Amino acid sequence: MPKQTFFNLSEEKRQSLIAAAEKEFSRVPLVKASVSNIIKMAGIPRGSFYQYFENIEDLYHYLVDLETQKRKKLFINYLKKHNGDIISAATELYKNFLEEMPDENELNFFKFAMLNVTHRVETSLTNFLVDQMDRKQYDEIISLVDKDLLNITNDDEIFHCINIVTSVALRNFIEKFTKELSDEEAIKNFTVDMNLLKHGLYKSEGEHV
Amino acid sequence: MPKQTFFNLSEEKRQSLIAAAEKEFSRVPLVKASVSNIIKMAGIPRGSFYQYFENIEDLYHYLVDLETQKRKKLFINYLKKHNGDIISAATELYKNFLEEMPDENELNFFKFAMLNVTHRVETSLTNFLVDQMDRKQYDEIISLVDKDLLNITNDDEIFHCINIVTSVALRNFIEKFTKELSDEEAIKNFTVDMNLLKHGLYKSEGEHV
DNA sequence: TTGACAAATGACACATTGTCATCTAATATA
DNA sequence: TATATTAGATGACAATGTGTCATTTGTCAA
Repeated sequence: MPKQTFFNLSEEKRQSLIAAAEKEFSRVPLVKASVSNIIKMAGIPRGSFYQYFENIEDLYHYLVDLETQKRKKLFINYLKKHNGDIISAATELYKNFLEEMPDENELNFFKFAMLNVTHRVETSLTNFLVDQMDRKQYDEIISLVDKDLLNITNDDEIFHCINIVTSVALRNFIEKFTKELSDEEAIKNFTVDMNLLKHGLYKSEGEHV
Repeated sequence: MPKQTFFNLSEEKRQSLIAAAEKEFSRVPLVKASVSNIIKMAGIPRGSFYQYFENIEDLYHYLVDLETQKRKKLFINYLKKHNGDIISAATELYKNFLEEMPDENELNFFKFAMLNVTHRVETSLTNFLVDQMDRKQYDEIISLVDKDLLNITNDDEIFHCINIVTSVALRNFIEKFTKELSDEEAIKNFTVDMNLLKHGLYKSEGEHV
């Protein structure tokens, strides 16, 4: 997390720093991003940067978290809309993710986050729902999920389901970027995966040949 | 890939370089690893390093690939042993992975690979089966998989199944390290996930309440 | 013996990071 | 008003690292 001094900054200065950082992280993946570039763009002295953040990763993860928050809210909305059907909600979120990307910069930001998934980003993205910090939202989701739909024997397995869906979704998303799939292809692949998850990779006893 | 010069080296020199590199990559994650340390340990001049490798990532991915090859062979063996049952094979591989780690160094090497999954490592690990480069093994796997077991409508979906299993497996593995789970807990979680994948996250029509 | 070429070598230019001593400004206190 | 206190701003700097390149070394064929 950024230090308090960052939040004490004027809205204007803070936004200009964020803008500079987003630009840098859209230019290159985190590993190649440099503090020097960001402060040059933002026009602040080097010392100040370290007054606000531990280091460049601190800033990066702050930005990723901001984005993650947005998606989390969206997902909760979709879960309501689809009456607790997590796969329907995940599918709509995925489509929204793909279609709602107008800004070249923002796209690159996500692209690099995907291509260079460090652990903290990864958990932030795949655990974006199962996050102990946030008990309220956690409980909200539990209450929203339609358990009758799921093939589970206890509440604990709800989280297994959510984790499976999110890790497969993340994988699809990464693949879209690395294989440069069109949105149509990406959604087609995603749908196949989701159906396999829904009905099982294995035939049930009855239909077994 | 390392340059030809690396492969022209004497077995002894090559092994000492690999040993030094493994030590460095077990000490810290790739981002923090330094060429300077490796050459100091291996006792080779700086210029030589760049004679052998493009850069430090080149070396790192070479080592990861070496490890991946080992697992790929193991998986194929397990697939045979379990008569084409991919989930049984994946489960045994996972257990083997967890149990067969005697060396502290090797463990850390994997740990960092997991915690700091850059795209190339990630695809190398999750796509370790579906890898266009290697048509022979690719075909071998197709012929090994018991399609009657799977809930698929065409051959293409075999790869969807494999990808789903591997990405959920990878996720489990990462979680074991980040949450410092015991092997028992890890395997328990893994088994729950695999059962959900097998029989489906959703109840089938028949059993729906 | 010599020429040619692959490989080895390490000094070097350049870039980047995080720190720290010092300065500035704003606010509290007497 | 004068002074003290404290948060924050600043940029020079030491430390470290990277990749390159001109030069040297070694090997092998003619």
